[in-house]
Amino acid sequence: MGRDSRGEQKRSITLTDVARLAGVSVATASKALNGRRQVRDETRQRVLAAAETLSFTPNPFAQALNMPRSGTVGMLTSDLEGRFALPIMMGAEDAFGSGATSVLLCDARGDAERERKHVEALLARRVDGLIVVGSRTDPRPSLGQRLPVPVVYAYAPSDDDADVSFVPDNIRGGALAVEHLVAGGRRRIALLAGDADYAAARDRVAGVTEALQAAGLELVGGAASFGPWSEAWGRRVTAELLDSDPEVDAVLCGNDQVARGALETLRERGRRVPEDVWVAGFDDWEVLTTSSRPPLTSVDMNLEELGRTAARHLFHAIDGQRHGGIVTLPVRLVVRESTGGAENGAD
Amino acid sequence: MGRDSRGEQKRSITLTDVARLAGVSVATASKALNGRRQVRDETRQRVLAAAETLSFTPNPFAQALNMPRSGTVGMLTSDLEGRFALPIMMGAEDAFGSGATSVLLCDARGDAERERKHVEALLARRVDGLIVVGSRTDPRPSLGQRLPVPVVYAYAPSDDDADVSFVPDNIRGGALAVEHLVAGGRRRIALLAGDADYAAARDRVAGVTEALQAAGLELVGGAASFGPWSEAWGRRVTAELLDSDPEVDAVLCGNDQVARGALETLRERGRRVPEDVWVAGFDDWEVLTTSSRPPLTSVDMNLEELGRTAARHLFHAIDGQRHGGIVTLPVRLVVRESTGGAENGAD
DNA sequence: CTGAAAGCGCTTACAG
DNA sequence: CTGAAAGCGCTTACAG
Repeated sequence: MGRDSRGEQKRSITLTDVARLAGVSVATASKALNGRRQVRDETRQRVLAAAETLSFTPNPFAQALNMPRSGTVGMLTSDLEGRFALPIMMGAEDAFGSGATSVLLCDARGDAERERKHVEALLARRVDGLIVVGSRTDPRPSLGQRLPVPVVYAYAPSDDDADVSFVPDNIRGGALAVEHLVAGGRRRIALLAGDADYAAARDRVAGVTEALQAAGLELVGGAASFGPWSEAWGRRVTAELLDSDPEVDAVLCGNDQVARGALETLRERGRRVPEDVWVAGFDDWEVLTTSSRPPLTSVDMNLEELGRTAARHLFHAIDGQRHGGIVTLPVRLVVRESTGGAENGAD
Repeated sequence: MGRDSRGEQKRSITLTDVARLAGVSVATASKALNGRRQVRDETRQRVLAAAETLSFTPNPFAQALNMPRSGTVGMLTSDLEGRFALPIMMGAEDAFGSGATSVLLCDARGDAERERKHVEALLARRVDGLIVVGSRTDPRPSLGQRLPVPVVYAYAPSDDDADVSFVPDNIRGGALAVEHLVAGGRRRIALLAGDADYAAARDRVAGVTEALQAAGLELVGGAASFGPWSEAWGRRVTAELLDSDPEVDAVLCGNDQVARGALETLRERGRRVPEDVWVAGFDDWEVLTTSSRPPLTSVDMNLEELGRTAARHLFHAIDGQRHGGIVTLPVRLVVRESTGGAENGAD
């Protein structure tokens, strides 16, 4: 009964074993185990007991051969390195993880050809759906509408309206930050927006602008500054800002790295944060926000929840409901000392 | 844009379809496709062509039902948040990814019970092997020897010698750093080791101590300092160090966050880096090392390669070879300006 | 309620 | 070299 003796594989327990022990046919055993109602209760108990004592685990391949679902979804990421993909993956994994669905992980390394291959491989494995996780909020090429399974896009939206995408609400994030600054009495607000090539940067600027107008204010210098997402740029542009607009009383930065740079320069120039100037960033990257002097207020993108939402949507799409479009998900402001501290309660 | 109405494929292409088109039996088709040698070459070509035109993809479940391998491995991580797990996963995914093996991802969130459940679920899915990725180099509980598939541990080693574990060589890392400092003429070296509760911290101290002895030197202050892995601690303990040992000419830090703190305090105290004092860290976390003033020399743990190695080992273990023990993998020093810059060529 | 039988799509001895 | 047949482990009409 054994296989090749090299592997010394113990034959695993099959439904036949369970049926034999319970004294029923495999058909009945199957029904009992799957909760079909055409089984006498006493019989079902007997089968369940038998399965229990034998530690029976149904062979998923045999099951899949008879059922429409494989119980796996593919997660396609373009950059595992990127820190944005991670929390999203956590959320998605979390939403599936505990259930009967498993996540097949693929990293395309930002290479389109590699991505194509991975999609093919995932489909060959008969995944029930695909979740595509990107590293920036700019639209990415759609996988197309001809795939045999539903697809959702997380963080990086598809460029095709027919697809469903989930992205953080960067516009609202910009507005949230401004409202907080204004509520704290700030009137001369500068915006160090980051890299204009990123939709995230532009969206945040849009939200900031809106909220400022609503408050009857204008940006210091008349417009946002754009530059690399780095501490170095944050330091440099903040120095320029202090020269050109020494009266500035708040510096809002496009991400936490820029904000770290701003904090450093302000400190070196003798400006006290938050007494003289308030500073805030975006992304709420803890390693940066909690250790700065002072700790940094930041807009958190709620990425884990975004991943969870995307996964849940995929679930429903698998069950037949589909609709397209980009869904923006709420973000939240995390207030720390750089804008007066948590007791200053915003939002 | 004409719509192709033939795309209504309910039933997917099976081997039977291929066989029919090629005018052979499914048995022959199977052999041809699988490279069995008992097939006439002309026949094989015909089958391959048929498969090609039909875009045939073998059903993996049917295949798995007949073969000893499922073609999937489980990756069990205790914390997707942790930045160490990520590059390791990338490496592992990379080693498998392109091949016929897929990675099933599970995150146990550091919860033992959850981990147990995930292992069970992965085994139920008939994974061919398990790769357990931890977030610190301290030993973790073994999954035990009773699992039906091979297991390898990455970063966090198993506490059971019978298991195979891959960890970065922190001892050698400590030595590497010291050798570099000494080669640069440093004689009064301080060690801000980080959290003594971590094996990584203690191992690095051990390597540092060894290398110092070899050079006939001693640590400034006679011993390493221990504290939290934070910039704040790095700042504080560096201030103390400058008070107690103003002659210090190198500060080696247990990780990059501590090193960032050290750099800041040195700068504020008017010490020039690297002219007066050299500074180096561990982990080579780019967001921290490349944007500091000056950019920070750091020992890189080569985590992606570690993940790749672990995955490859699992491959071989699946093929039957097994042996236990903890394997330490090489790390490397990345020299930046904080120790004189790359041209100062160390290692 | 229960079970014999067909079948999911593929592979592999085993005869031709 | 090729194919008929058995079988992998399970599910589901379909008869009892």
